[in-house]
Amino acid sequence: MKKKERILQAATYLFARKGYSDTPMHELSKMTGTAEGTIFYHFKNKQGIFLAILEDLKDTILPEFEQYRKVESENTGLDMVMETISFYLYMAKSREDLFAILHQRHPYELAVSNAECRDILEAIYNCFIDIFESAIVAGQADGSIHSAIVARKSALIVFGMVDSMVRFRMNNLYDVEALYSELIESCRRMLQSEPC
Amino acid sequence: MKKKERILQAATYLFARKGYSDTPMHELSKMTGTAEGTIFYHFKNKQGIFLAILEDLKDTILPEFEQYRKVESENTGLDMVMETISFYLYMAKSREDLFAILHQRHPYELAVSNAECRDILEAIYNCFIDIFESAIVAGQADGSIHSAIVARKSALIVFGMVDSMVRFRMNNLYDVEALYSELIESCRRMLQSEPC
DNA sequence: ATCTCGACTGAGTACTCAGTCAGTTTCGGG
DNA sequence: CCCGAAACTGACTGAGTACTCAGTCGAGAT
Repeated sequence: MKKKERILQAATYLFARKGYSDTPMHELSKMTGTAEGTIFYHFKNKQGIFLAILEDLKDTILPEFEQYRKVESENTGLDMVMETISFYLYMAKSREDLFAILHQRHPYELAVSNAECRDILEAIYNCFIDIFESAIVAGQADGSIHSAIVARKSALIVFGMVDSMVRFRMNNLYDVEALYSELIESCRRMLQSEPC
Repeated sequence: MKKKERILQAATYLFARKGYSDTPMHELSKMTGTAEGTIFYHFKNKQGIFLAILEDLKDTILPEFEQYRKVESENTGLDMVMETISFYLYMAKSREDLFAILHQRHPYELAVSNAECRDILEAIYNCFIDIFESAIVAGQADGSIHSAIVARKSALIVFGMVDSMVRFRMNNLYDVEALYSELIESCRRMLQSEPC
């Protein structure tokens, strides 16, 4: 089962950098040192490789997020949101390829016709949003976060805010590191309960 | 000059929906009712069409944003930011195809090697960010926006926040309309000056 | 020693693609 | 009406594409 893993790893690398359609199979075989036939011995077709990557993505990233979630923080809900932002940005950097794939059109297009793909994407996004949401709910309970906001919706907005930083970095648009502290402070002002 | 325009329009439609690599020329010719040769009579190659779309995008969207900017608002800077968010979301909806192209990997990849592409993207993003920035600066001057924030950085964050809503809609992830009022309020809390 | 079987190979297949080109049509000015 | 140029055509090319398949290989079971 060595070559199968190598193929999956190389495919993740290439799909992330060049996109699905712009990655020919022969490049995949060249990179892994396997014959093209071997790839089709392990996977039904090119799309099968992509689905395997998504499954792998779900099976490696989600447990890490769940693990993170279990580490009970003694901080306020507000601070938990900030920590989650840091953790998300950290993960997006260390698992660069996987997040790059999530920022391409291909998975979402595939999701329209492929239920498995749709389910995986849903699981991934739910995991992301749920963590932010539960931190916000905790914050509303402990008084650190404004009570008037709708937790789920604000979770989506915070997630979008952070994820757009990932997009900025991916497309070489802006220096995200330089924005980090402003991002954290913006988010804090956005969520914190009225100071008066 | 009728067919050239038709080709450009169809290419914008197809590139936005299927992506650059997944749009074959014969589909472009079928859609416009022109021979494939005609396309290459008007454009040097496929990439030439893409660059023409980007130029067109710059020449149609930026003037609309500049026009919007000139309409002097009598509101506070903070309200101007909110209006700009609405305007951006409105534009992203009415010019769906053009914004879809900006949310694909292709232009950014091309920008690495093609200076013209790089310049166009820079002009577009600068325009977006500048509008937010000047509204924030105005808000800091009139006291409606917190004085401690860095206008440019916050402009980037607000832009990222709004643009991520566009991404949500494009990828069928979440219902952006339902998030609108929460987005506006979040942004207001994020920017407004201390109530005390 | 022989058989079995899963992993692997790479030349081959049928097809698609961007781009070309020799030729035809359209059109405006003389 | 004619002429030249511009616009347009679609059959064609050759490079590439995903995928196939007949067959090799080596390790373990009989």
